[in-house]
Amino acid sequence: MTYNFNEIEAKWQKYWAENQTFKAENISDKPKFYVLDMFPYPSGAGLHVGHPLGYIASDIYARYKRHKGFNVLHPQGYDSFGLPAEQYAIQTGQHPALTTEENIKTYRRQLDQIGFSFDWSREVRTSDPSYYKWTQWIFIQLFNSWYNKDVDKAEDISGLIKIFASEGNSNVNAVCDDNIESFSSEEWKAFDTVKQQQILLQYRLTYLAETEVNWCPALGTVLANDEIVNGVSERGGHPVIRKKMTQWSMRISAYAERLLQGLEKIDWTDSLKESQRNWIGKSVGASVFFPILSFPKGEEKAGSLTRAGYMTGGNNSHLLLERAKEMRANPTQAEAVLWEQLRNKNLEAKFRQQHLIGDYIVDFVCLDKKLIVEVDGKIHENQLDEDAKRTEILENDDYKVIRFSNEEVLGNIDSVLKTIQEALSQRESVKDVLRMSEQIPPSGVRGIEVFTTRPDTIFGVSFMTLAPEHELIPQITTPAQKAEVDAYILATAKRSERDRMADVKTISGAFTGAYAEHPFTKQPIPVWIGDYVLAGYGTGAVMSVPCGDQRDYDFAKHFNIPIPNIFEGVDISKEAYASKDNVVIANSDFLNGLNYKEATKKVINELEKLGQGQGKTNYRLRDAVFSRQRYWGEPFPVYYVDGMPQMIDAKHLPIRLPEVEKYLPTQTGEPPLGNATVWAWDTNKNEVVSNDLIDNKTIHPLELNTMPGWAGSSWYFNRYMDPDNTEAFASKEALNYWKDVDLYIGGSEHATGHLLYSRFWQKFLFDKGLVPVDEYAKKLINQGMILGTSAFVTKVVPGLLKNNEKEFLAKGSKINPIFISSDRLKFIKQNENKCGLRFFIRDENTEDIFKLIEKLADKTEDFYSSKEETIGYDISFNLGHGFHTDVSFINASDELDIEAFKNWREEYKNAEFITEEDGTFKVKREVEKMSKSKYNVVNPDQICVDYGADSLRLYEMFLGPLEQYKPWNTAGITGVHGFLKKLWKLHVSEDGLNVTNEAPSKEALKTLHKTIKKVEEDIENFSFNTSVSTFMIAVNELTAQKCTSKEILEPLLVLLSPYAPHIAEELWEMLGHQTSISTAAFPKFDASYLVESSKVYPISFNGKTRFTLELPMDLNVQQIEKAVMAHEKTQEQLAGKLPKKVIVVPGKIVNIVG
RNA sequence: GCUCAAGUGGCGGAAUUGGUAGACGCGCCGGAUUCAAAAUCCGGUUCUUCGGAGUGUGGGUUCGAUUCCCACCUUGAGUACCA
Repeated sequence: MTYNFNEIEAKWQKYWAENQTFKAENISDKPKFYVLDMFPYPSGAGLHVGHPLGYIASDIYARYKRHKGFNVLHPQGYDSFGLPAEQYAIQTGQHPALTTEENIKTYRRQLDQIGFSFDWSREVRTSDPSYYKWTQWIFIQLFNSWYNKDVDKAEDISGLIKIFASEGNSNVNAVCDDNIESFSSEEWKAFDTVKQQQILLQYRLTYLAETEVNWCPALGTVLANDEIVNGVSERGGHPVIRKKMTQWSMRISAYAERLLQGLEKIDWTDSLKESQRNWIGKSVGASVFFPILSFPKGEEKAGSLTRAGYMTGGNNSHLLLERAKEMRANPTQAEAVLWEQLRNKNLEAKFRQQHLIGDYIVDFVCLDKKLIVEVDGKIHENQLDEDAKRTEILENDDYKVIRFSNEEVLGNIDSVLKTIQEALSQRESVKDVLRMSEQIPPSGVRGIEVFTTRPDTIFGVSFMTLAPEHELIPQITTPAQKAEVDAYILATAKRSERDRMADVKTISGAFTGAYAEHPFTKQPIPVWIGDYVLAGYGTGAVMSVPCGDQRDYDFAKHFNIPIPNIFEGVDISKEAYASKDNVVIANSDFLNGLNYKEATKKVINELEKLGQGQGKTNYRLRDAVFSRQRYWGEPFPVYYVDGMPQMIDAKHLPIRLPEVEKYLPTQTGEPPLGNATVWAWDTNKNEVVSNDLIDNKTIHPLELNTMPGWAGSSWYFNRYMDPDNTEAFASKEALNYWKDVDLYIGGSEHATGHLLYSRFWQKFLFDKGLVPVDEYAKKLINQGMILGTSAFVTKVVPGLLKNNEKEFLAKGSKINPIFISSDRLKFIKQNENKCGLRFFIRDENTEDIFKLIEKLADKTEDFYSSKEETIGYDISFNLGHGFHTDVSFINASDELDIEAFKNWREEYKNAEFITEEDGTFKVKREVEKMSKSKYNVVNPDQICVDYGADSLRLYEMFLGPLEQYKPWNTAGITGVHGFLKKLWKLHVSEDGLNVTNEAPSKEALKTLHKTIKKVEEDIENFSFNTSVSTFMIAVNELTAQKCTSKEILEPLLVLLSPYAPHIAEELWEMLGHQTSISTAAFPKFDASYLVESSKVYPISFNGKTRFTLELPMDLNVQQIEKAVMAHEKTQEQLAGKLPKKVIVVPGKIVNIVG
């Protein structure tokens, strides 16, 4: 009997499905354990070998916990609303529900073939109305809630309405919009309902507010960020502007502090927690107001308190940055090819890809040379005007823009690179890059508002610094200083934020001539402007304390501004003292002698008395926009009366996604749901009716936006506990039994998206008493990525080299492409550098290459022809750069299947190959992210056919630590596959089962218990790679021992079953069991089998081991020393010298110090 | 720039509290089997001038350092001057 893995695996997968082996019970005496994988989006491309990595790890853990006697919940489902399906629908007209269904089928088939122990009876899909009914329901709960800071939790809005009616809003301590007008109870009662609703929206946890969106006037539509490429619409290439639109937002900022604090009690990876902390961005300090002492003429124009427009720049670049990131992740083929060349600095210049310049994202840029390289796809032809304009704007700012078509890049990368090289060489190196985005900070009337984290150092303020963009500057600058200030502003405007940041050494600034008044000393403080202060952060102004902040210190030193020392016993002659520890405040009036904490408290107190400041905690976390102008998402349960949103009663949910003709925005610029003809709410019949019936009395229009991708995934972990419940999102019993996820495994890319929003929703649900815990995942592990091993072929680029002159005429496109085996390159001598490109000498190693070129060139009439004179040209070649080739053409020894490669692409049909002497063609290999554009994707389906799911599972784990990034190399799978065959042979011979009831040998017991101990420790520590090695060692040892004892082999199968469940089940059954191995008890470790009577001591001299010596374990230190010293090898090593010292650690080591 | 993580054979990696560095596997080399190949099995495989040297580099602590400390270099990820 041989190990027929395909048959075995199909058999057990069928068995598990039919017997519902992994169905979790909601009522059980066993302790519960909840293992969850991050929600997958079912993409059309299917799985590659990198995807199942985390699933295999979580599956091993889930199976292990079942062996350990737990009732394990290990569900799986689909985050099935999403952009790709909608994009596909727009292109093909196919309903996204259909394509999603198709994709899920593929996904499920691929998951099933790997043998996961998912409880599929609990599958959920976010796009299923029975699921999104509850997403809508939670949205309604958020709408009907406000955040009461007094009790620090969310409460029902009805309580707030009561307070308004009884005492107005002046005593309400809520998280709400800024600048809310205050009103009395009488005023509240007098407001009409629309006004009341407007006010309530300012308090609700989800609210409608004006937010900026991307508006495309030419298309008459709003575009999502991903529909905008380089500042113009993806389709048609029309300009896009920022426009304010009313959008749903989530008041996540209310939970900023609790989201921060909650991180303390969850066992998530440190890097992930750190990302979330940064994202929340808490800083504690005070806001302080410094009045301006003297305004120049025209002070009546002093700025207002409104914040109009200040988000413009920041928001825009923030959105563009997101877009740029996406574009980096998903390059076109041409972009990928070019980037491959540029990033390796083959041109000796640093390039950045998809980089933000002003309001544009450019494909590639060398900032130092201000050179932009654009690769144009088909879309370029439709937007020549826009691109020309864009180029003009960029070139006005001293950039040089060069463009290539996709065909040029893909067809002749060498000439493209050469052109870039030439352009680079013609450009001066610059440090300044134009800064084009404008950010106007808000500011106080007749004064400067600052936020500081060090209010205790307020007596150390010797100047103020404003960002050059600060709106107050034109108003306060004195005529004498105007020329200098204007010149400075102009100069800094030419530098990008990035450059300002990178170049921290250059100190620059200008004095405005104005003075502010110190709140306590009432002394005038000079107001400067400097580019080290950023307009986009805080108020765009700082109180500069040179003795306590290094940037302020450097600025003061540079401009000879006094640096008063307010720290006792601290030397500030060399640098600022920025630490908050060991601080004793001095020269600070009422703060003298206090430490940081005391002084901070006291000064805030005093500022409040003056009305010139208060304690303030700043968070970077902003409320999250919740509307999407999209079709394929959850519809809002919202209709509009007099422009005010109304919630549909929960008993009428779900509000189903309506059918539409087209998935595009409407001609009037409304979201796709604007195309729906049956999309109005009848408040009498309580159902969705035709738009024709809208009378705005009983029948009203429904919301046209849909919810974003993160809506459904923010609470799905609770739904798995009770997925079929129609009365609630999950029953109280189920929620109280399962409570939270014990182990959550997924990628780190969700650090600040899904993982922050879902914690927010869980805390909200907890406040409302709907879930029993306020953190839903106790432990979270990020699995690393599996990288691809790309294969490259090197091209020979023939051409003509002009005698005595540094000029090379590439002629590669004139003849068939020539490729050279990578090992040949070692023997090719490089010519002296003639013009920056590499050329090669004609010698015995290259003779055949030159001959080949000559042969091919002779057949081509125009190879030698040139507009210039041809006399004096010599045939030559240089080496092109590596081209990706599909990894499926490469064998384990890195040899290319030349025929397959030739048939791959039309242009390679007649390619020539310069091979090794033995006729093989070697490729160069390099580790990169697995991606289609790099032709290094490995599909698990074929692996399952060739080696089986058990081999795949073991190999994925064997590759290395779970959380690490590691390259995939299919060749290595033979190792684990061989192990499984060996395991099989241990149990089954050609004549059948050869397991006996023979009593096990001592060695066999030792092997088994050593394995039990190690495997158990490994699983608990998520060190799955080392377990696989341990299994191999165990099987190697038992094979050597010729072990056939059931007493050994049976427990071994249980140990192995989480990793390789199919083979374990099969052998388990062959051993005579009637039921699945999945709940067999995990073997118990017995240390007594491992007790040794002797130890092989390493005998080391000065720490270097020279030989080993076996000694009984029961010897004491003196006896060991005696035995070692008496040994002939010891005397040999010592060569007659007396040792200075002998270190004996019983059971470990002997070290002789000479 | 800052923050974090990681640097060990040809490759993936192991060494869990400082105690025999390179487990296990791939690849490679040699052998057996075979007409031959695949598959399988056996042996070898850090380098070496055969004295030794050796875990990115240079220091330090220690009887002893891949492991602890300091400085630096490289790579990867995140972040964008957070006052």
